[in-house]
Amino acid sequence: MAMSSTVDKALGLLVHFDESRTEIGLSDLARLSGTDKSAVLRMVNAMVGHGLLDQRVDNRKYRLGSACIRWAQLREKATPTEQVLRPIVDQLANDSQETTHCSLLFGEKLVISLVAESPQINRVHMDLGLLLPLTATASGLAVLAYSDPSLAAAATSSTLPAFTDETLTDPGQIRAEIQDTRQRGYSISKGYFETQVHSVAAPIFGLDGGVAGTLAIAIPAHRMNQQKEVSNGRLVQHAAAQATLSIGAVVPAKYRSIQQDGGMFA
Amino acid sequence: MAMSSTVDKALGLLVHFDESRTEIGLSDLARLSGTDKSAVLRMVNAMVGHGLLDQRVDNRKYRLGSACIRWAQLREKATPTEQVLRPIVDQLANDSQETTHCSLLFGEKLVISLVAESPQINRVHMDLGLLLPLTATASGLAVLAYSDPSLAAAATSSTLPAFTDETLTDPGQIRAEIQDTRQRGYSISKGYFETQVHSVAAPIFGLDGGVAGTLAIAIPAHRMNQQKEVSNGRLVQHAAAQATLSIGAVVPAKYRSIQQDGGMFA
DNA sequence: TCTATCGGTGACAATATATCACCATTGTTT
DNA sequence: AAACAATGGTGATATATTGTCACCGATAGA
Repeated sequence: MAMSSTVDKALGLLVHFDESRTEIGLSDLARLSGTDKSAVLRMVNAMVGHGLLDQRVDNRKYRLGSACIRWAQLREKATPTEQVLRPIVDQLANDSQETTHCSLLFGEKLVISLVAESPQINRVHMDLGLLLPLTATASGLAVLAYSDPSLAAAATSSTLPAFTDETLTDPGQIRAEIQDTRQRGYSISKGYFETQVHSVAAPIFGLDGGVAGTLAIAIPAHRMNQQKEVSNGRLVQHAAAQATLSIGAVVPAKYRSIQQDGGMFA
Repeated sequence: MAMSSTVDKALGLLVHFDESRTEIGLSDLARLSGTDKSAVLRMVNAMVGHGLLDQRVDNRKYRLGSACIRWAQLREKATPTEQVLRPIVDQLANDSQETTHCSLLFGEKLVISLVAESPQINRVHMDLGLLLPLTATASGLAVLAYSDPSLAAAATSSTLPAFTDETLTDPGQIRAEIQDTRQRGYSISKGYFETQVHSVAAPIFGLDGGVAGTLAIAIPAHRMNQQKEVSNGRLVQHAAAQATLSIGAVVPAKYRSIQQDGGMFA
C-alpha cells in the first residue's frame, strides 16, 4: 500500500483547479479526488485558513486563494526566473522576428510562463499560463527527448489525444520524432497542437540537471520553410542553452552538442 | 489546546518565507516552527512533490516552488481584483451605514473604481470613474501619507487648487494633515473636495509594497461627529487592511499598527 | 582529531484522520 | 405543494498517520 501523507492528499486536491474549473464545491471536490467529503472538508478548511483556498460566501464553492499571489510574488523575488529569462525570450523574438515563449515543466505538463510576440503583423498569439501537452507540441517533444526515458515511455504508453488533423497519435511516430529531435538538437511541430502553427523548441535545463522547461518559436505555417526551420532551430537551441546558464544550471555533457560561445557574460 | 490538522501545520511552515528569508534549510525550518525535524521533513517533502516548495540541489535549502506561480496565474484569471474588492466595499458600507468607495491610484490621480451606496435616505452619491485630486480628498491624503515622500513633495510643490471654501491650499497644512494621518492610521476630509461631505480613508497596498489605492467612507457633514469619525476610521482602516491581504499583498511592517484579526496570517 | 552542525532515517506511542451515518438547506421534479 | 435529490456540514469511532526521539553518515570548523 502506497504511503500518502495528509499534506500530499490535501495539495492533491488543487490539481482539479484549472482554467476551465476555477471553483469547485465540496461534494464535487470529494468526487473528483475520490476522497470522503468529511476528509476533504477538513483539508479544505485548513487550506482556507492559510489563504491557499478561499470560499465564496454566495455559493460556498472553493477557489484558489490570495496566498497564491503572495507566494508567487515571493517566489519571483527569491528566484527571479522571469527576470533572467525575459530578455532571452525577447531577444529570441527579435532575432527570429517571430513569437517566442518559454514554458516551464510541471509534472507532465508544460506551463507557458513567458511570451514575446513577434513584431510582425501576421503572428502567432500565445496565452500565458496555457498548458501544453508533452506529446503534441514542439516544446513537449523537446522535453521528452532530453528527459529520463521513463517520462517518454509514460507519455507514449496510452493512446495519444489529437488536437489537430496533423497531430501525431501513433506512439511509434512520437518515439521517432524524439530520436530525430536528439539528432537535430531541437524539436519541431508542424501544426500538431494548433493548426497552421509550426514551431521549433529546445530544452532549458534546471539546477537538478533535468529539463526545467523549454524555449520555443512559433511561426505561421505559411511563412515556414526548410531554411527557416534550420535557422530558427539554431536560434532556439542557442537561446535555450543561454537560458540554462542564466539560471545557474548547466547543459548536461551528453547533450552538449552546440558550440558554447562566450558564455552568459560575454 | 487548539485542534491543528497536519495540513495546517504544513502550510504554517510557509509563513517563515518572506522577502528577507527566501530560502530555509530543514533544521532552520524546524527551529522556526518549533516542530521536530522529522515531521518537518515529511511535510516539506509532500509540498516539494506538489511544487509548492522546491529544494536547491546545491545547498539543499527549500524555497517556494513553481506551483505558486501557476496557482497565482489561475487565481488571477478566476478572481480578478475587482471581484475580491467588491464584497469588502459592500461590507464596509453595511458596517458604516454610509456610502463607501474604492479608488485606484493611476499616476498622480485616484480613480473611483467601486462604489457602495449607503442604505440611508440621506446619503452621499459618488460617480464611478471620477478622478480625485491627491491633495484635497481623504483618499488622496491616505495615498500621500503612505507613499514615498517624494510623491507628497511633488503634490504639494505648486499652488494647490481649491474645490470648496474648506479646501486646504497651504502646502504646510497638507503636510501637517499627512503627519496626522500617519498617527491616526486613517485620513480625514472635512468638505475639502465636496462641500458638506466629510470622509475618512485608508490605504490599500499593492504587491509591490506601495499604495495601490484606497478605501473611503463618505458621510453627509451634518451626520458627522467626533465619535463617528473614530469608529468609521477604524472600520475603513480594518477594511483596507483586509483588502490588501485579499489581493495577495501585505501591509508594510512600518505601517502595521492595527491588530491583525483572524486573517490568513493569524 | 574532536566537536558540532547539517540533512535524513527508522520505530513506537500518541493522535489526527478515514469512514460512516446523519442533519439542515437548497433547488428540482412531480 | 409535496416529494425528492442534491448540497454543505457535523459527530463518532477504528485505524492509519503523525510526533517524538535516538540515531546515521557527511560536512565543516577548531
